[in-house]
Amino acid sequence: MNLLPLPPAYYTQPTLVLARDLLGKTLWRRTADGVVSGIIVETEAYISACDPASHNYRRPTKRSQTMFGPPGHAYIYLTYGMYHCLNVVTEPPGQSAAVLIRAIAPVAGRELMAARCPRRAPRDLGRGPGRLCQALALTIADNGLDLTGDALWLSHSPDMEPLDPARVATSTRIGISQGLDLPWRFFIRACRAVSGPAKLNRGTADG
DNA sequence: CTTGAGATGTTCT
DNA sequence: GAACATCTCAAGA
Repeated sequence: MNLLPLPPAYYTQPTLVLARDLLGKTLWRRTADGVVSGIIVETEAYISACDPASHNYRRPTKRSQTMFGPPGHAYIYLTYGMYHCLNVVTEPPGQSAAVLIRAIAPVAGRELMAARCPRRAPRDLGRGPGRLCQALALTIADNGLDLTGDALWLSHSPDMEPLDPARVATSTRIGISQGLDLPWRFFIRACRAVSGPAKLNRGTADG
């Protein structure tokens, strides 16, 4: 099995290319409690230079400095005062862009994830950016983690059949009030682990 | 399946 | 003060 972290060069791909390519990859998380993993089924791209919904669009903020850093690191922030969101930083240092990981289909360590989310249905453990971070025990304390390290990393998914490009769909993004026209959400069609309203999840068939 | 209200703390106007 | 890359719960179709 090839469970080693994807190399730094992987994260130098353009943000929109990476947002799509991350679908079907496996996300791993190691803490003192053990290792958990899941297959990425839903992402969103945020590119500050041209995207009014992106952090750092108006001006750089302290919260989102990590987005200016090197690609292949985690940008994690607190949202709505209660939940966390995990992003993969993209683009060369000095540029601000990232891919929000919105949902995973849990694979390894499902018991540990369930223990972290007491009243949650097993089906919903990785469904949504806030729930995903809770299942993976990610907080702002983990902001900036190197995704080629051994606490949080990505790998190929050798036990999964190659993702059929026809199963990749796009839509507008969720939970924003600006940049509503940009089709920068990517997800796997007909996947129960994908978040968002069913209506949006029909998506656009563009491979 | 859907809708709507409330929780909660940092960032922005 | 208002907005915010969210979620839970309750109630209705």
